[in-house]
Order: sequence, then C-alpha cells, then structure tokens
Amino acid sequence: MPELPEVETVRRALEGTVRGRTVAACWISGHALRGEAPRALVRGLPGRTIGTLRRHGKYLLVDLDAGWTLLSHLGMSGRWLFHESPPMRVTPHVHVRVTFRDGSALWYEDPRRFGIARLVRTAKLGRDPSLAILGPDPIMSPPTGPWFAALARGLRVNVKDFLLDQKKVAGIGNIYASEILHRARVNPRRRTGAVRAAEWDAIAAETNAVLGEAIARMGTTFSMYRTLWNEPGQYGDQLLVYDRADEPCRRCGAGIRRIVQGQRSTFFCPACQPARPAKPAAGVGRTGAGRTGARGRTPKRA
DNA sequence: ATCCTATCCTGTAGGC
DNA sequence: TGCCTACAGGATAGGA
Repeated sequence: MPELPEVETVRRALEGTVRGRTVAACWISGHALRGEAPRALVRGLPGRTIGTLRRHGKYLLVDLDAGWTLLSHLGMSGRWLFHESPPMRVTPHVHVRVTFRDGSALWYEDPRRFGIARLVRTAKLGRDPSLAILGPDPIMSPPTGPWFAALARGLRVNVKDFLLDQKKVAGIGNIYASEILHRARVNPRRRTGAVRAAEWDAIAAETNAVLGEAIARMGTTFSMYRTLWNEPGQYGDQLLVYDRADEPCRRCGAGIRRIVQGQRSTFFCPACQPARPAKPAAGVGRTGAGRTGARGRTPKRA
C-alpha cells in the first residue's frame, strides 16, 4: 500500500507535528509486526524527544535524542495517526501507542501486521540489514536515463520488476511502477537489458514526475492508506492505468490490460506501450544523452 | 542471475 | 443474508 509518496506524506506531516515532542509513555499490543513484537519501544521510547524525520524509499526514520532512531515501515496496511487528544477507546489493530508529555499521541495501526517498528542506534543505521541493501532514494537522488541504463545493463528481468526492486531504486511500488511505465510508453514485459537509452530517459523523467506529483497530492488512497489525520490521498484520480483493467486508456482509448508479473498485478495500455518499441528516428536514440523523456523533463543529477 | 512459490496477516469485494 | 474465493499498496526465504 504505502509507496514512497505516501511515506513522504507521512514524514512531512510528522515533521510538522511531533518533532520536538517528548515521549511520556509507550504501549504495545503485544502482537508481532513482521516477525517481532516491538517490545523494545516500551522501554526505549519514554524520555526521548523527536528530532529529524527522514525517509529512505519506503522506510521512515524518526531520529530521537540520545543516539536512537525509530525505524518504521508501513508494510501493506500500516499507518501512523496523530491525536491531539487521544480517544479513550483503542480501535482494533492499533499496535503501538506513543503518548507525549503534552497529552497528544501517535498511534500505529496495521491490520495485516506486515509493517515494522524498531529502535536502532542512529550510528548503526547504515549497517541495518533492511536499509543497507536499498538502492538510492529517487527523491534525494533523482534518477537519469543514463544512470538507469547503466544499472540495467545485462539484466534479463522485465522492466516492471526492475522498477519494483528496492535494491535498484528504493521506493517505487506496484501502483507507481505501472503508472511510470505507461507515461513513459514502455511495455512492462520488456527485458530490462533491451530497453533503449531514449526509453530510459523517459522512464527516469516519468519516475521523477509521477513521484513528485503524487507527493504533491498526498499520495494515493486505494483503500487503506490515510494521512496522519486519517484523510485519503488525492492522487487516485490521476491514475492512468492502475486498477483500470478493461477501461479505456485515458490517452488513446484502447482497453487497459491486466497481467501478472512476479505474482503481482501489472496494468498497461497495449496500444501506448507496444511489446516492440517503435523504431527510433535515424541518428537519434543511440546514446540518448541529448534526449529527455516524451515530456521534455530534465532529471537533475546522475 | 532469474523465476516461481509460499509465507507472514486481515479486510473487502464479488459470485452464488 | 451468509458462505466462499480471490485478491490487496510489501518483503523475504527457499528451491529449481
């Protein structure tokens, strides 16, 4: 559920609300989150003050004082909800309740419990096994076509699974992978190693554009995701292909197709994203260095 | 290296 | 109305 734009929306909201607040108490439900109950929070959080809020891919890093960081991942159904004055009744699936000294509270809710919440020494974050394997974050380091092309050289995976691989680029999930490829006009079944330079330029440009636009609209609410204030994200209206099987393509009118890749749904337009790309015009598309995506956006950095 | 399956969980939507 | 199945925004492990 929550991909980079949703996590970034939560990060910004937390920055503006809980930063500087000091934890008075922490309660946990006792249910395990992705393998372990976050018991360490009960002892480790009280007395700590919230500092900087960072994000890498889909991971949220809540820096605390005294050299600790709360590492959070929302999995499929996790959400942090802020309460200026917390309700008396604990709603179902609340697994962590952080109460601040001023009486406000931050609750972590996660029906499917695929999320994680654990305390890590800030100095050792780089060696945390979850974080160490991640590729660069596409907001901090916007990808360019040549960078993607270099990363993809020789790989035989399909380009959709490539975008989903957090070890390559961290933060793109199942919704945005389909959206990016549709806007870049690249068929999701294409072998990564066979994607042309100009197409990588388009993929890079659309990665930057789609993620940026989704953040501006507070993410996509398909069903579960909510902002810190329990509001749905607004990017759902902008989706061009995701969950639109058999509906007309918003660009050309052809029927959107649903296929399964890596056990997960992929949506694409067979007309806009042909299995074989159009031949590049003579003299261009060899290196792609001078070309940008179809919309002419220029990525910032290699 | 890649691909396929299974697993961790609960909620929901759709078919009958 | 209820029962059943399929599927869901993620990540990981094991085996072919």
